[in-house]
Amino acid sequence: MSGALDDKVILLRKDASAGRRFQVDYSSLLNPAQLEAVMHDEGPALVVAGAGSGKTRTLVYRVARLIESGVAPQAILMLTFTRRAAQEMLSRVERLVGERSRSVTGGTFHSFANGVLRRNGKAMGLPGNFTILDRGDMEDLINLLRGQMGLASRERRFPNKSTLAEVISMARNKARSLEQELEADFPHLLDHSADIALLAENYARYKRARALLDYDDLLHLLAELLKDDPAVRRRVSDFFRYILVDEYQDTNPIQAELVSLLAATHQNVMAVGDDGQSIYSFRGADFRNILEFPQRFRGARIIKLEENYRSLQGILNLANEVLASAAHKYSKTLFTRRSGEFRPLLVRAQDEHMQSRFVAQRILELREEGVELNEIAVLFRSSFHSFDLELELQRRDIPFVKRGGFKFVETAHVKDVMAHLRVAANPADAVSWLRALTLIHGVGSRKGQRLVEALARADDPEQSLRNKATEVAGKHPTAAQELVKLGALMGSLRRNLEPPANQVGAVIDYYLPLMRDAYPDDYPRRERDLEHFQQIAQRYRSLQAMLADMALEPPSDSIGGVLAADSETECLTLSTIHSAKGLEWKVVFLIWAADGRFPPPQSMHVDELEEERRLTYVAITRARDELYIVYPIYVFERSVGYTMGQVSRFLQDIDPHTLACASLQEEVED
DNA sequence: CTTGGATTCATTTTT
DNA sequence: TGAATCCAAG
Repeated sequence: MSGALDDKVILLRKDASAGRRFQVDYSSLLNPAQLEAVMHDEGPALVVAGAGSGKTRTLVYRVARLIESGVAPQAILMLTFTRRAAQEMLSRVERLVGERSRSVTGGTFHSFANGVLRRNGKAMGLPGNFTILDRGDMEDLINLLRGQMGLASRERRFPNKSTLAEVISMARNKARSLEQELEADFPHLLDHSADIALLAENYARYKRARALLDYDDLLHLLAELLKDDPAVRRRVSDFFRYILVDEYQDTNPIQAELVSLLAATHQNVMAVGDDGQSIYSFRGADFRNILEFPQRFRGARIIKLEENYRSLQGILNLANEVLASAAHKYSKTLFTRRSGEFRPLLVRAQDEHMQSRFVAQRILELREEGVELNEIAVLFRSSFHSFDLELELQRRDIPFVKRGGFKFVETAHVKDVMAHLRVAANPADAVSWLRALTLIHGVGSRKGQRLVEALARADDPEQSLRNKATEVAGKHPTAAQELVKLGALMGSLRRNLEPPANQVGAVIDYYLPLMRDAYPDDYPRRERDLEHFQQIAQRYRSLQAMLADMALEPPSDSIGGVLAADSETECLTLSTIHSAKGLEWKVVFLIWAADGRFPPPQSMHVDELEEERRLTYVAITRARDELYIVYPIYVFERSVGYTMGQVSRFLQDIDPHTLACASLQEEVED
């Protein structure tokens, strides 16, 4: 300001103009490793990013940088774990470079596959109105076929639908034959292998005939399309010149193959991941994908992000120690420059209820200290672990949302409504027809199945239903009436002029009386869910898009809690560790850190234990400032009664300098 | 054939 | 505790 008379020399930097090439000053906003990733141009790259190391930030800046460098936004494809993650990234990119970024394509592998197949599936005989089967639908269909094939009533018990779905799906996700899959993971079912193979064949044929795709089909058919049709492959690959894959450690072999196919013409793949956070092997994910990335993509550049911007060192020390004994290859040690002291606290409670009371009490204290509820989360291994806590929170009027676990689209009444909508969108969808029909009193599985056969062939479902109604009118007048009503509903839905919310409304009007009949005890609660469903429907302009989303990206709120998920009310978060992936909070509680709950009894084998260890690591690294780990000593087991519980094996021998211990005591009145 | 009651069963994580 | 399966009555 002053000193105008000083004869001061101002240095002109050599690179001034080069530095101004970008609006965003990347070099001052990023650390060297992040900058390297952001400035990486062509060719494959693997970013190994520890928890909280600014992974998302790096991806966001790289997308911004590409756009600023003149890459067309629509040439960028971001494959992330959830569509929410993709959207969050895009909105952050938008803040940097403006709305150009909106035409970036992003989503899960499944939703991306859905889009490509809807547009390009015709060539391989796949109609554009195919229906996506979620796991429940898959099981229903398998069960139907299992019954038809006479496998259900055998002397030797044939595996149930969920086991069968598991075997069939796993084999496909891991790109193995059924036989190999059975040998590897289900040796006790090998006796049934011929029948299972037959069932799997029937299942595949049935789906093909009715334009039904399960989750695995989405990926497989896309891979098939890209492999078998060089023209499509070239077109798609040329179109998406830059591919970014988030959470690469959680991809399965098919997804890794898809990435290769998509990058066929240019090899411009940046994969980001953390082998220490691979927690989805039960879904076929294989963390060897990330270890083998350099072999799959020759000449891949490897960049490691080790500096942590999230957690206090005390929390990182515990995370490092938990992971230290894991067998993983890209070893890294998290460190931070954040100042502040905190030592994670291990709290021993007498029983589950004391655990809940401690958590609730500490949360209230935190609120007194000025910590918002939004900044606090309670994590647990399995969804049901929070039941007791939920009651305690309700009692104390602490609002919360629960993520993970049983979702509201999985409830019977929502599925019922969806079945009607799906039939309207794809009349060949026999699974949904059957569901809708058997809701009618007087129509069971037999009549239903016969009707379904007729309906799948008929051009005019309304007419067929009316015919059937006159047929049964003598014996079942009420059933006949219902069939006519259902026909009328279908007629109006298929004329398809209404926005989805109205169509949902029409189905609900038809369905409510049936539901009241079926659930006399708790139909009011279910009615509220359906209202919520109708609200969700208002976000969509096409029924097709809504139905695809319900299978691929269902609304994340679980049932039971407050349904106002998007409302502004401040809320505590309860979440499974899996659903907490990629998120962070100021204060984190981990409950049920007891051996036998975490890790659960069915995950006591070596490989699974490794994954449970990584899961512990993920849980710990969600916390920024404070971390409380709680476990009860007396655990009630249905079969044995109360037993003595021990702290989770992953936390057993931790140095007390890293993890402080405390136990709870009742206040004594004097 | 359908339905509803009785009995048995096994209880993780999710696109 | 709730869901899946079995069984017998209508």
